[in-house]
This record gives sequence, structure tokens and C-alpha cells, in this order.
Amino acid sequence: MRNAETTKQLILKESANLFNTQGYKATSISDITKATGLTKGAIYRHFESKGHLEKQALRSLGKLMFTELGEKIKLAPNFQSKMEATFAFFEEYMHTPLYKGGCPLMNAAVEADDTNSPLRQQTYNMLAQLKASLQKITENGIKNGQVRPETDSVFYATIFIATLEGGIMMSKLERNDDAITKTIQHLKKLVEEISI
Amino acid sequence: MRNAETTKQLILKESANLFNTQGYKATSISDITKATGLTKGAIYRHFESKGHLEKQALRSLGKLMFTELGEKIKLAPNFQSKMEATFAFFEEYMHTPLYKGGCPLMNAAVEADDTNSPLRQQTYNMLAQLKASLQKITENGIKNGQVRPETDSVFYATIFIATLEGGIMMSKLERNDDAITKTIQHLKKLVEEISI
DNA sequence: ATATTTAGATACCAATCGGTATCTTTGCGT
DNA sequence: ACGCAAAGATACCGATTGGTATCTAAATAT
Repeated sequence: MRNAETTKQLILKESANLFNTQGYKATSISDITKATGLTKGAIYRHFESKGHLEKQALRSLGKLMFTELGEKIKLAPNFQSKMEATFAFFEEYMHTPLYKGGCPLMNAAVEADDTNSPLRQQTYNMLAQLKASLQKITENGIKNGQVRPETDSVFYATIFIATLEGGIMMSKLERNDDAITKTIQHLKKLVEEISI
Repeated sequence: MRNAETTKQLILKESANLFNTQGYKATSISDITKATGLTKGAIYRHFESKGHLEKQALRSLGKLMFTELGEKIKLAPNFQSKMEATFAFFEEYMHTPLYKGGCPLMNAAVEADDTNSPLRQQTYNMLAQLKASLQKITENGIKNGQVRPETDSVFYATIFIATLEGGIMMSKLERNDDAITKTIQHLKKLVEEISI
């Protein structure tokens, strides 16, 4: 019984990778056994069903994303640089093999939106967390006199997320950076417009 | 042998509906037999494989979309109203049961982006067509003195599509119109900015 | 009216699906 | 050193997958 926690993390990591690239329903348990080198028995010892594994894999993907994004935001000293750090983070979805398959939020959202699966709830929470996070940046910007006080923080959080996610989708389909680069260029101008 | 073309269209319609809601890989042939009331034998008489059916279903969904969108655009007399007609079209994705499951472009894009399936190629073409269409509207707007001549039509086509698709994704996940309404509000302002 | 296509139904195929019961091996506590 | 508990492997389950070969029934051509 080599370290149980280690293999559980291995399963989560490899299955998250597969789910995010191939899709959740389209990834089979046997795909995961091949990727981990483990057997079905080992996987079902750590996760009681494929659905539970899907949910936890998405959760760990989200955790990873928010940890990393949160750090980059924290490091930036003011509103504009916090937003630019956010944009840079999303731009890198295209290149980092850490999230192979692109933004886990969009991938899960498109696959689960018409269902009532636990996966949908998990995805919904991820979106809410991301929105709250961007909203907070704007609100703090207002407090600190870096953003025009009449700015609607919920409105801009929505615009930022929608534009970024759409840009990622287009860039992944076109297999180049054009779309995401253009969308970020546009969002930077938006940020300047509401900055003081 | 009741009308062959009629049943082929029935299969295309029902399968497109299922593919766009449940996903392509996640929809089985037997799902389609249930939806159409036909048997497997009938389906495989008209389509040589599931892959071919997927591709043709997406193509017919795209055709439907561009026909409808094209008509709305043609009816609008000038740049601003053409763009607003486009926005209204995308907003209605939320409500019309015609495209249950949301925008077929995004759904297929997210499912096929990491593959090299014929489905990906089909989706890529759909995006190219949509982009060309919006680009043309702007270019005509410039020609007709309705849009500032320095406007980058490719850039704005990209922004429009990315923002709309992202907004649809969010609204579908949140199961309300908030996001798509906000994104369209933002895009209308953008249109005004480049209008003369 | 009859023969010929052909649309569609039925019955099957091997492979794979998610899941479970059981067996073996490994590491830890004593 | 030994025993026990837990990690992981093996072997199986029924159901479903995409796909095919064959049969029946309906429409058309003669």
C-alpha cells in the first residue's frame, strides 16, 4: 500500500487532465487506468463512482486555478496591474500544459449546462467565485481611488469573464493566439476607461 | 419506403437537437432511435457512420443559423441596426427551442477543439463564416460612411463573437439572462463608439 | 397485376462501458 | 518476526456501445 494520498492525487491529476481535454462523459475509467498505470480496483478504492471522481477532479482543477490566479492578483499593487495580471493568466491557458484542454470552467460549463448533474453545480460555483473575485478587484479599486466611483463592478466582472472565455474558445479552435490577444487588448482599453 | 428525404431530415433534426444539448460523443445512436421513432437500421441506411451523422447534423445546424441570421442582417438598413439585429439573434439563443442547448458553434468548438475530428474542421469553418459575416458588416459600414474609416473590422468581429459566446455560456450556466443582457449592452456601446 | 427496388425492422456481433466481489501484496504496529 | 489492515490487481457482471447482415414491407416501374 504505497502512500494512499499520493495515488489519490495521481488519479485526480491524470483524470482532471483527461476530463479537461476529452470531456467528462467521453473519458472512460479505462482511459484513466492507462494514464495512471493503475487498475480499476485501485481507482474505485479512492473514488466511489465516476461521477464523484469527475466532481472532485473539477474541484481540484478549480482550486489550482484560483490559487494561482489569486497569487498573481495579490502580487499586483493596484487595480490596473491586478487586471492585467488576470488577463495574462487567462492568456497563458493557451500555452501552459498545466491546464491542457483550456479553461476548465468553460469546458465543464458547456458539457454540464443542460444537465442537473453535480458537475453543473460545481461549475456554477466556480463561475460565481471567479465573478466575485473580479468584482472585488474593482470595488477595492474604487475604495482606493483607482477606479471611477460610479463603475458597476458586477457589470464589468461579467464583461471581463465573457470576453476572456469567448476569446479562449476562439483561439483554441483556431489554434493560434489571435483571438485571445485581441480580446485582451480590448479589455485593457476598457480597464483604462474606468481607471482614474 | 415512405419518403426517404423526409426521414433523413427527421434524423438530422432530432440528432442535431440531441448533439447540441447532450453533446456529440455523449449522444448514442439508440438515443436517436428513441427521439425519431426509427430503428438503427433506418439510421444507418441514411448515414454511413455516427461520425458522418455528427458532421452533417452540425452542418445543418450551421446552415439554419446562418440562414436566419443572414435574413435578419439583410433586413436591417444600416450598420448599427445590422449589429443590433445580430445581437438580438444571439440573445434569443437563450429562449428559442430551435437551438435547444445554446449556440452550436460554441458547443461543437468546446467538444472538438482538442481533437482532429472532422467535427473540428466543420466547427472551424462555422467560426470563419461568422467572423467573415460580421467583418463584412463593418466594412460595408465604412464604405457607406456609417463607421469610422480607421476601424479594424477583423478586430471588432473577433471582439463581438468572443463577447457574445462568452455571455451565452455564462447565461446558460446561470440559467438567467443577466450575463447575455450585460454583454449585449456593452457591445451596443462599442458599436456606437465606432459609428459616425 | 406483377416484378423490382428500396426504406425500414429485426436480430445479431465484438468491444467497451461503469461497477463489484474477491484475491494478492505491501507496509505498519506490535 | 509476525499478524493485521489497507492498497491495489484480477476477474468478472449485466448493460450499452457503434456497427452489420439479413429479412420484411412498401412504393414504383413495367
